[in-house]
Amino acid sequence: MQDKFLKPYNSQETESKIYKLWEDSGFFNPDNLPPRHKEKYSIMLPPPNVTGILHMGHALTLTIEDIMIRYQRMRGKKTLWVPGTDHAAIATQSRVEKDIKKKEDKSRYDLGREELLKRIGVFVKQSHDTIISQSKVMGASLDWSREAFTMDEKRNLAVRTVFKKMYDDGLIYRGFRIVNWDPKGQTTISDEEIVYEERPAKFYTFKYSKDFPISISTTRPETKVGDTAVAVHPDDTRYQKYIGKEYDTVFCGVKIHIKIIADESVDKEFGTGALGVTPAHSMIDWEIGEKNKLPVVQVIDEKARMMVGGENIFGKKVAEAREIIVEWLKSEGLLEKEEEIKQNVSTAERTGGIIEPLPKLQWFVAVNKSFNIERSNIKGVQSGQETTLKELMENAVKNGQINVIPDYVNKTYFHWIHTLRDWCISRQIWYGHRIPVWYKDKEIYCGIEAPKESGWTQDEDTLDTWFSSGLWTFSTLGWPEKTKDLSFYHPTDVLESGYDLIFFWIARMILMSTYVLGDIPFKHVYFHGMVRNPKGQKISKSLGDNIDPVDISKKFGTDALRMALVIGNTPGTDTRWSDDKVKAYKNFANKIWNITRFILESTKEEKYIPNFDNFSDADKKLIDERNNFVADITKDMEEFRFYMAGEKIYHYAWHTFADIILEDSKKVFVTENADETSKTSRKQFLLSTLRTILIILHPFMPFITEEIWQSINEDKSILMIEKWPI
RNA sequence: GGACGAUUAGCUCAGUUGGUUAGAGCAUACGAUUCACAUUCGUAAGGUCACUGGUUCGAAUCCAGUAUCGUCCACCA
Repeated sequence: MQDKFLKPYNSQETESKIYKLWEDSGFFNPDNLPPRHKEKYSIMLPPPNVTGILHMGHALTLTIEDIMIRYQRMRGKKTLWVPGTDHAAIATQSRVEKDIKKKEDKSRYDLGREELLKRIGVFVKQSHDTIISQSKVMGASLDWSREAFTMDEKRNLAVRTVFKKMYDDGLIYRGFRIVNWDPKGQTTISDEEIVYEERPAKFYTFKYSKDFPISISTTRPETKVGDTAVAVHPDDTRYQKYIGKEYDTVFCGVKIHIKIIADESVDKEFGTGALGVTPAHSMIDWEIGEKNKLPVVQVIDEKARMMVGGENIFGKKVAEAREIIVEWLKSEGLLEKEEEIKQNVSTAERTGGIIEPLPKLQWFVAVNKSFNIERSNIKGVQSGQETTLKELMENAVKNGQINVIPDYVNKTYFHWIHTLRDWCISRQIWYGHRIPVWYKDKEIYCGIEAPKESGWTQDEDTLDTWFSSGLWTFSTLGWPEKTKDLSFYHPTDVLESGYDLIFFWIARMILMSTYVLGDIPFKHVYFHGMVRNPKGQKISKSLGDNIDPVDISKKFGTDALRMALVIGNTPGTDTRWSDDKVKAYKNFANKIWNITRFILESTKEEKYIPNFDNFSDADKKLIDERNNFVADITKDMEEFRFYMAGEKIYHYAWHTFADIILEDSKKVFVTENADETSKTSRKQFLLSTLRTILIILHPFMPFITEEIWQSINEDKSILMIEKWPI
């Protein structure tokens, strides 16, 4: 027996050494696996944003996926797990901009496009390296030889190719429409990037002028200088006589022309039952305006300042203009009511800026537009059939081709698809994939490469970061090239992530894969719960309760950390972080260590005999129990119940094997009248059961199990690719 | 406003889809132990499975309703 077993298990000394052993073996790369690994099994790691360091959520993803991969590898699958990072356009750029603002008091416009991108490049490199080393600490058996980045050359080619294809199919269009404008980040954002904050607000009721017949209500009087209509419900008897009439009036010094229109969407009961329509600055008003062909008058600019009116309001920020206009309403005697209400304010997820809806010329993906799909493996959609992106997204899940765990989440998914609007994909930031469109006079050219002749200027905008993330399952495998990897490993087997990414990412991957390849991107979606702080709150930078997985690993060992993350974490349900839990699993690691020590001490010269069959009746019974136990664990693993398998292994190893069987063995070994046959039988049973425990525990606690395996086996076998029992 | 989820031991959570006496970890109490264990082992205490009704031979589990908490979506202007 080696001396190290005389001391408690030391994770720090072990882990980096073992990780190196695995890396050197080459078995992270499926190409190097022995011939018994035939059937493919693939997972694409959700690429972490290159905005900083990994947190517990990433640690959890790495753990669960590593468990899946290690299990399948031991079962004989040819396992591919691809790592990568996401350029996270807005998140990364705003992060770097903030740093520069703080340190040098300069804006991106002071630096210019080229210089800013250079600075971002440096930041991204650092962030990337940190992320990689953290992932290795977690024990992740990722194939580093296939690492990808959402903005490297291959992925950029994939992005341009898809853009062109969608453009040619008429699914990407450029349109003048109302968009979510973030005045702080100076860019548009998608509907999904909005977060709502509840704030108190005032709800004002007033008339535009003394001679105007109808009162209206709003929380934003400053936008009313851009009104072009008042809408009432067609059945509203109070206002029917005005429908169709037009009025010229002056509102706070600004001439406005108002048409009274009838629209079903107006709620008779709300406010005065009459709605001042501002097509340029409200999503709903824009839609009413489109239906009724109303003129669009923009009164607020990109910096959220007033762009009309006299000195009193011109150039003022919207909040200031609001107060000034309310004062004006009061002084004119036009204000009829002022109520305190709660309002949901839309803010930009990344910058916190208050969203200003603005009409702008932008690029969109049309989700409801029909096109002919060339080739389809999607159930319910035939090759050559006319379909829409929405239909593809719906069918892939509806017909069970993609299995969602937990299954109730697909209700949320369908609901989201149902309300989905065209996706605004152009961003006015500099870090990201440049839109592959060029302009020359009134001509437009969309291509994978720039046009050869001179005189063309490329579109200034970049793409929503999720456009490239949406291609992740196949862009990582080399698409648009027809690679062997692509045909062998796609569709992938599992997509595992937090449920917060369902719309941003999961849905977009389904959209892209079904559209581009006519195939699903993955067979199963596994949503883990979010890791929360001990009080059950979301862990956030603002609370300052970030926990670095690397610190925990140093203190308790990665194996303990992994167990603490997985056990008790059921799909879709959040879990609370607690150091006590990790401590308990650190003790468990030590227990496994001591079990080994005891067995080595009590078997001594007895060597493990692989196909030993001269077991005593008592041991035969224990073997039956053990086999049942392993079968049970295997079933749990197959059915994605890792949280349960982990706990059962813990329980079997500690409270059945150690507490009962090892205690009982002491009697067997000590009793003088016990015959040699039953002693040998018991020794062989202990040696083989230790091996079994190491194997099935390996996906969960890879380091300590491999370390022990290396110590008890004289052949140079590696536990990571050992055969799973059964 | 809509959808979804949760409610089980002091705390954090399981309960594999209807089947004996409802489980684990941590915490608690008592005892043992230097004989593998920077301890560990044993024993105990602790539950009206949110509430009300229903289906069933049988319900923590299925159905209907109520309450509380949480998440997501919509955004009433």
